[in-house]
Amino acid sequence: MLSNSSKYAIKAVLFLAIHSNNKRVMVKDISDPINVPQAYLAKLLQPLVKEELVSSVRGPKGGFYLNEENLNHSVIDIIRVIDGEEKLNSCMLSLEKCNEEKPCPLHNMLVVSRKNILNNLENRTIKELALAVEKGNAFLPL
Amino acid sequence: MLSNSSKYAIKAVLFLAIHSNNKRVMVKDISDPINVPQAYLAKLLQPLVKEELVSSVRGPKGGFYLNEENLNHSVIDIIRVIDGEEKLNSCMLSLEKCNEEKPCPLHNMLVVSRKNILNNLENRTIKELALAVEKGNAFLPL
DNA sequence: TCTTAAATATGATTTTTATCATATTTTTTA
DNA sequence: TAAAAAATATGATAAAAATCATATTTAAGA
Repeated sequence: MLSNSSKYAIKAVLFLAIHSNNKRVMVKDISDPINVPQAYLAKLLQPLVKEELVSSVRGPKGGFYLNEENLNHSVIDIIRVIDGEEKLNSCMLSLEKCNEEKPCPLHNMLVVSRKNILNNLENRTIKELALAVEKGNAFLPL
Repeated sequence: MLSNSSKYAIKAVLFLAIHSNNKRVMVKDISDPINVPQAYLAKLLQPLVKEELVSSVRGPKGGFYLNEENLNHSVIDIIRVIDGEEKLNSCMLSLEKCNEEKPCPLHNMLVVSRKNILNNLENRTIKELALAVEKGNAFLPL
C-alpha cells in the first residue's frame, strides 16, 4: 500500500514536527536519526516543499521546518504527493472495474477497515500526531 | 502492502475457484481472462503448487485446479507464499522497533483496522469467496 | 562583494520487481 | 513406444523503484 518513499517522507515530516520547533534543521540531521539515505531524503523533500507540506530556506543556517500551516496537514497529503492519488484509491487487487456496485471478493471484506484507515490518515493532523509523541502516547524509534 | 505478484496470484486462485470445478485448466486459460502475462503467472503458480495451495498435473489434458483442501485455504496463505511473512507483519512505517508497547504515531490510529483486515484475510476461505461470486454478491471483473 | 553552507535540480547507478524466453520433465494418447 | 501437450525449472531481459553523485542556486556573514 505504501511505497518506501512515502514511509520515508512520513518519518521525516513527523521527525520535523517533533524536533524542529520552528528551528531549521538540515537534511543530514533528519536523515541520520530516521535512518534514511541523505541524498534520497533530500530528493523526497523537494515535492513536499513544492506542495507546501514542508518549509525550507536555502543557504547557510538554512534547512527544513514546519510552519503552522504545514503542521495542520495530514499524513494522507504526504502520501498523495509522493505516491499519487491512484495508489490510495485502487482496489486491493487493482481491479479497475471493482467498485461499490461490482465489488471484487476482497472488496466487501475490506471496505470498512479500508475506509477507517483512509479516514484516519485524512483527519489526524501532523500536529496531533506529534503531540501524541510529546505526551508519551506514541514513539518514534529509529 | 500487496505486491503485484500477490495480486496476480490471488486473482488466479479466485479464478480457479470459480471456473475450474475440479476441471484442469491451463495457464493460458487462466492468464488470459485475468489479464496477467502467461509466463509470469506460470512462474507464480509454482510456489503455490509446492505449498499445496493449488493442484496441478502435467502433460496433455493437464492443468491447474483446486481440490477441497486447496479451497479451504485463505487469501493470507497466498500472500505468505508470494510476499513472505515479514511484509504482512511489518508496521505501516516499517519501523522495526514499533510494537504495542512502543507504538509509532500511526500505529494506534491503525491497529484496529489493520487487525480487522488481517483477520479477514486469515479467516475467509477461498471457497467462501468464490461462493460470494457465484451468489452474485461479488464480482471478478478483468 | 566574496566565501561558504545550505537547499535544489538533474542525471547516473544499483537493486528489486516484473516480464519474457527457452529448455526440461511428465503424462496422455495414438 | 513415440509424439505431442502440458507443467516445471532456469535464466535472460526490461521496467520501476531506490540510491548515489554532482552541479547549480540561494542566502548568510565576514
